[in-house]
Amino acid sequence: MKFSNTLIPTLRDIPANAEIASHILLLRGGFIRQLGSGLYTWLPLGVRVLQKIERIVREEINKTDAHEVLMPFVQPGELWKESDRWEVMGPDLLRMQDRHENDYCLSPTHEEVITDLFRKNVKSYRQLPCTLYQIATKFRDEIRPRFGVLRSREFIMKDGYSFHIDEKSLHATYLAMHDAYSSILSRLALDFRSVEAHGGVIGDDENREFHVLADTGEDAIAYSKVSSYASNLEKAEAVATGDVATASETLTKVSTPNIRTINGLVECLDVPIERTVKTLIVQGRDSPIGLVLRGDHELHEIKAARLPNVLSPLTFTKESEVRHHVGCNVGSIGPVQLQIPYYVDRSVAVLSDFVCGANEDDFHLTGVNWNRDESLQSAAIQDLRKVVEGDPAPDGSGPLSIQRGIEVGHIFKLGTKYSHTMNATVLDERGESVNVLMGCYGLGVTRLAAAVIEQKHDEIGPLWPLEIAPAQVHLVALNVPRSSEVVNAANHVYEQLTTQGIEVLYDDRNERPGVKFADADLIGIPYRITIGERGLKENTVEYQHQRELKVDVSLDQVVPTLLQDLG
RNA sequence: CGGGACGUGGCGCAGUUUGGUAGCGCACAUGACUGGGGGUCAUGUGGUCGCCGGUUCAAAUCCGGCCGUCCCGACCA
Repeated sequence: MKFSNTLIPTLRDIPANAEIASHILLLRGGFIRQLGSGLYTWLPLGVRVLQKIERIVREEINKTDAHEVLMPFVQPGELWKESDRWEVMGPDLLRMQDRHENDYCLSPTHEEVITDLFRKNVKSYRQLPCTLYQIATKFRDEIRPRFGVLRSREFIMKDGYSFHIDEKSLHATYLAMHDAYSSILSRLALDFRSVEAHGGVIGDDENREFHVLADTGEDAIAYSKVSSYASNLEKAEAVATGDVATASETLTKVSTPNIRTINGLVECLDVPIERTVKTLIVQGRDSPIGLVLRGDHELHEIKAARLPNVLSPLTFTKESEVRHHVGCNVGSIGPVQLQIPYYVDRSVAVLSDFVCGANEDDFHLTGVNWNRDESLQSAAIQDLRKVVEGDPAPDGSGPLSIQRGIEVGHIFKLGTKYSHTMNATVLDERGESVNVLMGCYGLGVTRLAAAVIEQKHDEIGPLWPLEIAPAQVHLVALNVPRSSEVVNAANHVYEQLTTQGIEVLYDDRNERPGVKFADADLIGIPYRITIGERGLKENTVEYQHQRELKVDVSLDQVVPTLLQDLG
């Protein structure tokens, strides 16, 4: 590929609309251009990166005996009504009508179409298991597209779907996909974690998200450094370790005038925040419900909203109503003799000699102990809080670390969710009609391209891993066309490389060296060969690998050297 | 959708407060010089200032409406 006849519109300035590394560098390096909100054109270099990611995806997915199909992007609304998702999906689903005023939508995912394909064409358990996938364009009318191609509305995704006669078979494919995804992300040289997560609108059975660790990720991931435990923070279980210490203090009611916050309480009574307890009041089905947490912990609203009798979505009770039910202001509530039902976080349940509100304005209790001062039912002990850095991992492997991650993949066991609503059945070995079990497996291709840059870049440009770089080597000819020696040498190297099947971007433009170097940095191809008059006097060229290697190599040795390094 | 910001040649921006005939840098074209990290000089091309309406002798600037884009939140590959 010659630079002079392709389109690589690099940018000197940082585009005004771009904030994060991947967005800035994809724009500046001439990989993408924005068309509209959440809509991007992939330019020649960008397409090469995508194609290479797709090639890796195909290789690894094909190994699982999955087979590639290609389904329509525009889909009949009828199918979506059948699965009930015409309503459930909400405005994310871009709907439209054709000239006959029939409903259609742009596909955000393909469960309906694949299930329809399956039910019309597969009738016997003997044809199972069966896994089909595609690499195709999706459209989700995101509430807020952002970060360039990391959260765009139109994007390319690998989506796979498997069909099974029993759970054992489904589980085998689910594990195979887990392995395949791990292989793909490893080949992309990414630091990633497979994490526990919520299923969202697709299905809430067993599922696993794949996250590329990066500070710009939209999710927080809690993981163990020594085991494979990892969980999306929105799901991560908070556990409490240790037994309850024996009570050593006596229950005392102390005056705490005007103290309404935990920080104020800590200061006023000079107690460690870990020994303080706060009580939040939320709306319940029959009456308000108290949620008792340690002072330094944060309520996990999703967990709380799922508790029996708690209203979802979680709603805090108004202060005036709190006084009506509890008899004091929100800064003095505590579990001891609380007049409404309450739940206690696991970390609070193991506390002894703690401090909490006295359910009376301007008073708190110190030296509080469960069962001596207030009975604690085991059913009331629940996981209510967000995990924090250093919490014990639920698998007992040690402290948790928390990092942000970019969700690039998600695998689910769907069970019969779609086969039931859409009546996808096969005959089993007894001749009875049964709903098939399904799994689905998504992997964001365009998002991966951005995620790679988020993890692999420095101040001056992307550092593409060799397997997905837009080319393997960037050949820079300096001072063309003035120096015929340089032109001849560069042309010769270009031909040699091309003959060897090496992918090369050949900068044959009549540009100043500085321009060529700057562009090469912005493009980020891992190997670079620079040919200039200065080196040619000694019959050498410059050979470079990313930022860590830069040596002079003799002209006739440079191609063999590169071939050797490429393996 | 709630909160915030922005919209002026291809890109990045100034000008808007205080209305008066649209400017800078880069890019682009031509020429000269230069030639290993976005070089210099000269000449030149390119904008109905997001759109519609209003106020005014006069609107990029003031007023109203609309559209678009970005950032923070709820949602997701």
